[in-house]
Amino acid sequence: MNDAMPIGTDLLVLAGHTAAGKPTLAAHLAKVLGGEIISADSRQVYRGMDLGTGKDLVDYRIGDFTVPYHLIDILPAGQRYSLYDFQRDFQTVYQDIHSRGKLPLLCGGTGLYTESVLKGYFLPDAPVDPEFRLSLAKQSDGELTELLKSMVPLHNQSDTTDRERLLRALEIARNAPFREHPVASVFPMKAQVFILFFDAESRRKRITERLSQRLESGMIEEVQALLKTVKPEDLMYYGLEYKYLTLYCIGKISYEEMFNSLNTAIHQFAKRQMTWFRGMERRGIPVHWIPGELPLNEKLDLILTS
RNA sequence: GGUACCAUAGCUCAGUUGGUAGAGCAACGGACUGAAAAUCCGUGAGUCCGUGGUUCAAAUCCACGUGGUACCA
Repeated sequence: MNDAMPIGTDLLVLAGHTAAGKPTLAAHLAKVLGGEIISADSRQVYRGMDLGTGKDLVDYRIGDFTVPYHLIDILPAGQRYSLYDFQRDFQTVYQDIHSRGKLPLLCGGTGLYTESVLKGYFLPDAPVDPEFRLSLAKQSDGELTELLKSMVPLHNQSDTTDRERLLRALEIARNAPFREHPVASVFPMKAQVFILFFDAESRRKRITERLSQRLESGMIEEVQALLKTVKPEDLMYYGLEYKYLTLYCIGKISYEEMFNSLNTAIHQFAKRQMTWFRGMERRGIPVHWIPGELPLNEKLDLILTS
């Protein structure tokens, strides 16, 4: 491990909004520090979802050196992946990297995933339980919501928007009290957190330009190929690019509508990411902010001397 | 050139018989523990095209001007 990082740092985190240039910076950091990248991206886990997720694997190649990366391309498109899966996979990979004497570098734009690691969220194992679900079958959504409220504090509305989520939330809630700590937890670790960002105006400009580029580079063809094996509704479930490009591919919206709506949706997403990262800092996680306009070597210096 | 219609928030438009304005979208801020690229909450903003006139009072009625749209020559 490199002496530039403070003694005891066992995880380096690089977060930031979409289109901020995380992969390039992460790759150079990993090369300099002898590190390996762990992706914190809820969509790049899927194979075949590349342009749409901004999966720029070429950025992980610097000259003839390829930075090792993890939690990318681990599932076929169409499957489900969740916070729980991520946290479990992260722990496995993290320990593996450490056992080989390398520095893990968590890099990605999914704020919830990143924070679940930094805060060491306690996520008990909660398998789907058909018997338990059957026992709730006669109760209304309203009754189930009340039941859930009596078991755990509600985080927001999202657990109660539909029955499927309600049942799942109840299943999880009833497992929570029985386990004090997750088994073989790697938390808490000593992490250094860096967030790469641009001001709102250039952020939007970069997103729009990148969208045009990706459309020209075959993003539509990527979605068409995915639609051969994945149902439209399952692909749209992934949101953003996959939602709007699917709607375009199945003829529900025009090209212009697709471009404009998607562009706006990505802008809004990037804004939400920034809200999350600011909140993360407010919630007590020390953050170093890295302005995106800086040249690469200055960004590296800034991080390596922090 | 003539006739008709239109001109209100960044955009698309509402605005009853005259009482100094409002929705949706966008923008901005926030929340967030098993879908998180999801889901949800909140906020601001307008010389109501211009100038005159009628009136206690005009986005609203009248005249003229400007710009746009459609049709007729």
